[in-house]
Amino acid sequence: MLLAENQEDAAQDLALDKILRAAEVEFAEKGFDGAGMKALAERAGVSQSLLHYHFGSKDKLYQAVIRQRSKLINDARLLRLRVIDLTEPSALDRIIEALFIPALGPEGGGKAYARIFAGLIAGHARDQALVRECYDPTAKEFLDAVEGALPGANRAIAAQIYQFALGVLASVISRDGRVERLMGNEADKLNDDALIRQLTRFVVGGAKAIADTT
Amino acid sequence: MLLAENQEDAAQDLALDKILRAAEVEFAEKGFDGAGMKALAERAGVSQSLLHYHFGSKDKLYQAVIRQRSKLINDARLLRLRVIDLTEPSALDRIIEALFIPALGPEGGGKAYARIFAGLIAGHARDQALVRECYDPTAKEFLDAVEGALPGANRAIAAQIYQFALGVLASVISRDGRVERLMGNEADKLNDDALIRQLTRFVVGGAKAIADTT
DNA sequence: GAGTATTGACTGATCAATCAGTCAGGATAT
DNA sequence: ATATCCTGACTGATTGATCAGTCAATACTC
Repeated sequence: MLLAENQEDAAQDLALDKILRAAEVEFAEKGFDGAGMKALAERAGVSQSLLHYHFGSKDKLYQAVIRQRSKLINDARLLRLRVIDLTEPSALDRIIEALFIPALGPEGGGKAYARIFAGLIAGHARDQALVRECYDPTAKEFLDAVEGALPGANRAIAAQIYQFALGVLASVISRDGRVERLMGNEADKLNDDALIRQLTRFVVGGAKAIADTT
Repeated sequence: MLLAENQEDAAQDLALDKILRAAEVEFAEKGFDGAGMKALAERAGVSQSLLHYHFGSKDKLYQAVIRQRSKLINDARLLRLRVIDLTEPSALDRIIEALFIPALGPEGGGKAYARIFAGLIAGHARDQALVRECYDPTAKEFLDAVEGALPGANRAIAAQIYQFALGVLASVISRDGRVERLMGNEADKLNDDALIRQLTRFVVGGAKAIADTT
């Protein structure tokens, strides 16, 4: 615990981490109810009992996955957010980027956690308290920033923009080729950077449209 | 089945409709895996066997719920979409309204189906084929409309806008007071009409921002 | 430093509960 | 009397969770 706290790449061979990694994938693919402790244990290469030994219950394991990942994402978000000069013209663009990039980058855990995140947006009753705990504090900082960077935005509008932005993010995260399918032949033209640029442009454009005419 | 096809308000006393209504609520609250056939039958006030008698399996029942509701929504959407004059300046606004209003109005089935819809956006493997069947044809008409109404939009951009719009819609649909919580004291100011207006303004603003600079 | 107690990590066997689904037969209307 | 609607009783499989107990390593005692 003293050194080597590199949680991501350097694969900790501790069983506890193997479980967390496997759980993230399993919950992402099947959802909370769809995921099975047996299948999860097999994926992690440990006995099913060990899951309960370390985490107590399925619920607690689920919460542990989300707490860990959301911390990584939020830290990266705040790191980007807090260096933004709110007076410069492109401040809003940088705020939105600070919201999106960590979720889509390596801190976001790739497709795996992305699915879970998209599920959280759907807002089932089970997740409500957890979302409140893990995401609300960071969200409030973003609201402050949006309020400061966007002329004509009060707290209510900032909150709306924030939620809209998360919805757009979720829609992108959980795409399984639907965009490409609907686009037809001109697919594959958007890599991750271009996608983030397009995402940001969309949200910023929408945000300004809301703030202008109210 | 011959007359009285008013599926919504005039409560059909047929068991089949009671099941469909109960299933919509149950699937919305618990998700597909979380919902149980026994609980579902109790909610509908019929025996569990009747579910299998009418629908064969849990999967088929789930599909029936989505097929019925998506048909209502899509019909209402196309009804609005097809009367839009794509040459008038506010065409894009009306297209987006045609996408949103049916999903949030009475045809949309209220909160119940809304949750299911938000879940579909999350895009789990199970739902992929069903989404393709129920929503893709209507989606393509919307893509055509967006492409026609928004100068500078090709098929790829139209598809992006469409998916972003669905994400924004999902984020609004499944909110359980999070916006109000983040807003602070100035809550309750947005009723449904105002929400739709804000939604539309946001998406149209974002769409134009994307189409402009590409 | 040999022997012993204690702890933490881990597993196999097993639990009651719940799951979706089946089936024979009752009810009812035509 | 035939077909449709509907139910209660039931089944095998799977669920999350519990428990007794193994094993290795550390700490403590004399």
